[in-house]
Amino acid sequence: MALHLYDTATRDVREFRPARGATASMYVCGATVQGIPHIGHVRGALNYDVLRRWLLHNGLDVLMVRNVTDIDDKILAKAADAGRPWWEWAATHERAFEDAYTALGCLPPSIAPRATGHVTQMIELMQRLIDAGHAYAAGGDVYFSVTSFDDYGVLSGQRLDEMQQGETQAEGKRDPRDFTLWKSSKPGEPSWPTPWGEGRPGWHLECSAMATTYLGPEFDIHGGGVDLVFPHHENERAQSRAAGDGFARFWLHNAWVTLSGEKMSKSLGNVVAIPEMVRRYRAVELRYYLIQPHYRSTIEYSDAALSEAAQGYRRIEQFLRRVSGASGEVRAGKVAAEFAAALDDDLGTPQAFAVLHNTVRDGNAALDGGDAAKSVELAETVRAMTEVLGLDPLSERWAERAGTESQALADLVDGMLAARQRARAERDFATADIIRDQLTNAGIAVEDTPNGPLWTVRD
RNA sequence: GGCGGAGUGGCCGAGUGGUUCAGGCAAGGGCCUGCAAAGCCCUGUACACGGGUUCGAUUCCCGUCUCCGCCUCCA
Repeated sequence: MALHLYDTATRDVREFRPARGATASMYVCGATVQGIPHIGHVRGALNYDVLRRWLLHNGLDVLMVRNVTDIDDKILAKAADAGRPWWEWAATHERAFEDAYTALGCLPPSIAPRATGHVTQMIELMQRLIDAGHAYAAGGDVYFSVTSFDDYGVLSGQRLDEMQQGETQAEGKRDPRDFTLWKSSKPGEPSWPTPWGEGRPGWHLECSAMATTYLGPEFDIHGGGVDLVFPHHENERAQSRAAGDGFARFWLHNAWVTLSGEKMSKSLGNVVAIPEMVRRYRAVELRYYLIQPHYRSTIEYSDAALSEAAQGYRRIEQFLRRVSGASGEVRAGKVAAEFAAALDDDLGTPQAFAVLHNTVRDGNAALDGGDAAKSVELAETVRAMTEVLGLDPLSERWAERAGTESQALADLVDGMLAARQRARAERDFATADIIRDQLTNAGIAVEDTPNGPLWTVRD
């Protein structure tokens, strides 16, 4: 089965075929860099990272654009409150997002364009829309005329006549539901020159301009959080298609991370910030937790659920360690067919994880049964699958080989374990247990295996 | 008011018109172990509520209740 994806615009699951042969193009709505990233922000990025890895795994070249909205009302307001330049405020938080994505193992995008760097392209797009009669300038602002575009509302399933009041009323608007492409600047605000006056970008315009700049007038996938369906994506789609571009062929939307049943947002104060999470948990375990549920299902965040997920991850990690401890290096093999089928079915990560765990169980059983060859084969499959999910415990990214970081620690522990083995051989279990307790107290877990003791650093 | 999502076993979280089960975590029993740990095996008999369709529904239809999101900035 080939990859099938759910498209918000058509509300069905369709086969995905890249428009341009072996290259898939993705545009993902990144952050408005006004604050510190929380796990909700990162969840979406992780979902699209898994999709990207799956496309790569299937031999496609993937062009991925993840934008940075570095100018908007909130950035200006917050920077002003903090008494800092708006551009510094934006740059600071852009780095915080970048760090969060990296910490959780997201592959870097092909490019992360900033809105402020693409004003030229925005002006061009506005001009095309005005020329085509879909937009108009009024008092330095530029608006998109929603009634001029028949398809308006198709993406979000809204009917124009049922829509409640649109953006804030402005005098120049011909219809209250028209949305702003460009807003004139007030004195003291940052601004850029345009044929219609000094001003700054409206929110929606940048994505259309940047997506088509880098990916062309038509591209494969446009992703973002469900809250962006309306108005953001509806408006993007309207302005681009009205301008004559094909724009996104598939619209993907990831669900929320909620806390106590509510959407996570700064105004509610129920935010779980990434920098703190990464201090408290292993990033790979947080990643595991966030990508296991289906991307269109809401995750109700809880510490308990995260801890459970961490246990699940450690089971996989442990298996790979057991096999490499017994048989040496484990390479990445081929993913299981059922795993591929699961991901091909609209990125069915829950089923994919089930396959992963079943493979781990079989591999453990093979190991227990003395079938080393089979255990290695299954471990190689496990590695391949975890690699697609960005969770490979043996990858350079996530491997926690204390020995490579500290030869001194490794020598010390190995020495103690050798002493313990001698004590055990002499059936001096009291001494053996004292040594093990010492290690345990130092945060080092010891496991005896037929091939000798294995140790790992906990926490 | 309009549009959309969700209610599954102790917990997380999939899925399907029908005897065989998602998967994980936790629990109990067993095997293994000097003891542990890890691992393996076994156990739990779930699908919000009320109707209907059906030989048979958790899965389809209708209704009810509850929760959540979007319609204003938002991942």
